[in-house]
Amino acid sequence: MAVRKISLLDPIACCAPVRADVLDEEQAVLLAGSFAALADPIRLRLLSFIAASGTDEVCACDLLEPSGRSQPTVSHHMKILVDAGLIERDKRGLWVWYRLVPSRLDALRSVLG
Amino acid sequence: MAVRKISLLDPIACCAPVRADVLDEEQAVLLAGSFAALADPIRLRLLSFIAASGTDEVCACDLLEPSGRSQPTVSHHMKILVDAGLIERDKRGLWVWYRLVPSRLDALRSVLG
DNA sequence: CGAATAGATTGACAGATGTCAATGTATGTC
DNA sequence: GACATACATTGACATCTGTCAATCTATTCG
Repeated sequence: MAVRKISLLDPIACCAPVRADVLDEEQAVLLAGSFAALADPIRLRLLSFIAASGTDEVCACDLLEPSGRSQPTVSHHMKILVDAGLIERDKRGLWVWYRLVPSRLDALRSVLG
Repeated sequence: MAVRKISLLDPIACCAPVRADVLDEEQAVLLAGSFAALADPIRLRLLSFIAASGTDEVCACDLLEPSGRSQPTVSHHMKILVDAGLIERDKRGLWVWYRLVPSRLDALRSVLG
């Protein structure tokens, strides 16, 4: 019997809806990590800023002012969102561009179903 | 223009989907609080244990063993879930019974849409 | 090359969080 | 009333998290 491969890059695809089955310890840890990425007001606002921008990508340089935090702090939060798989990072030249990963939000959403 | 009333007892109903509009600070704080309740493996497992129990209510006394934590720790986590509105608490006699609040999970889910 | 710029990393610190032993409180039983 | 039981609260502790100033790294442009 093949052991289900669970990648840190794919933390959500592992889990059936929370309401259907009792989560095992490993699933719970992965899911909790994903929700933790959403458990900060700054990160939620960064996320929704990108989502609502109307453009596919947003430059890191445009995230400082609306977030009201220092450059290192924003960088820190963006890293957490990227590590959680909710956002993709693309460096081109001096600039860094961020893009939503809609499938991840969908996946998390379905876990809540 | 009427100011939108946002109750701490109703932390989720406030917010349009994260992807549609930029969250304002207050909405972001409320939402982050709700996700924080889900950002712990023990709490996720407690939640899914109740959801998957097949019964409407689960006695607090039945949560100790599957969670593997001490009684005060479980009590602490359940309080966080209740405060977040995800679970309802009902004390009858010596026992405490917990019930899911499905509409809350649905609401959080829709915020992710 | 050297200077300038965008962003990441480091280090330090305060405050939040998870944990349990000990204790408190409410309810039921004798 | 005295005792037992189920759960909550308190206090203490270690760990995690958000924050920023200072610094580092990578890239571009003269």
